[in-house]
Amino acid sequence: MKIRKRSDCPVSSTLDILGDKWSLLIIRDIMFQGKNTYGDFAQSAEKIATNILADRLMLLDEAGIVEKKDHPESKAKFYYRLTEKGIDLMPLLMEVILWGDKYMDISAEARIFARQIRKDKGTLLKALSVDLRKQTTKERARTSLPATKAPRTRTT
Amino acid sequence: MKIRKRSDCPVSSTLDILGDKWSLLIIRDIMFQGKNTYGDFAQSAEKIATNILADRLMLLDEAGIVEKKDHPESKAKFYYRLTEKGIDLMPLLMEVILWGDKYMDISAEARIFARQIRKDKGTLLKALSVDLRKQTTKERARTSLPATKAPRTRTT
DNA sequence: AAATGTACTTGCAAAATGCAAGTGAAATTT
DNA sequence: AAATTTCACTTGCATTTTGCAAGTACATTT
Repeated sequence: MKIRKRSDCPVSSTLDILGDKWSLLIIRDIMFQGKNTYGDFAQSAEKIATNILADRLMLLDEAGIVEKKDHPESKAKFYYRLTEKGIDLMPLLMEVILWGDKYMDISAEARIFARQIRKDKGTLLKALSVDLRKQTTKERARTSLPATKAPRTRTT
Repeated sequence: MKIRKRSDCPVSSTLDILGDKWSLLIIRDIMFQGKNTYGDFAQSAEKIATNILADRLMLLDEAGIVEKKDHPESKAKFYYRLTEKGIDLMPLLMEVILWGDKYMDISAEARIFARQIRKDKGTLLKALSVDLRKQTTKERARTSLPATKAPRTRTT
């Protein structure tokens, strides 16, 4: 599985990696949905085929956008997280959400999240970025957001 | 050629239309390169296959992102331009360029353009948008930009 | 120890992409 | 005005990617 670079244009080069229907959805899941495992991604509404999911996770890992770690709570799972390179895709994803909010038929939840982005993109960006950089699951009691599912935090 | 909506998520819905390796390159060509015809697009560095080009132009037209008009100077050509919906993709494209600039190996020209975006995104956005809204070729003596090729303007 | 959960892998059909050549109308050259 | 070239596609076919269903292997739960 090799990626060929079509030109030295930044748009083209970025699309060489992210220009498909699935990669950005995995990134969205980690970035905004608090998802971190293969099973989490497989369960998303878009129903990605498992072979494609495995392939994209490998490609995103190779591209240095996600990294695969041992799961902190179970040896049966792996824990996928965004690298700094991955976290840096947040402004791009936010613009995708804003455009989608303006022109596509989307859920009420998503509209609320889009409104938050529109209201104060910088603050939201910073808050979410900080959160994504936290290493452990326990730490990640994340910023409360309408469209974001917080991973359950053990209070016991 | 039908597009199926995978979910009511704005990221997913946007990718249903733009999630491939070519669509955003056509938009880039119109938006930043002053290109407007099938022949222009076919000549870009990435060398899109002509059947894919025809297909994508059709899809982008159907999606209301580009519109196909008679060429103002030749009956042999058609003139493709961005609609407001297409022009609204500029912030997204700019973020793609910024991320590509940070992480990909790109041309010096492109780096200069990225620096302009980083320096004053809002102003650049406004200037380019105004320019893209101009109807005729003659009007479009566009804002001088390093990474942008201005269409030749008849001074005769 | 058997059943279930988790992360994949495999095989194959269907769809998308890529390449080369062809078509027809308009513009240009001779 | 006939021939050539330009332009915007279209067509046929090989290759690649995607999508679906089933299977595998290891870990955890019962």
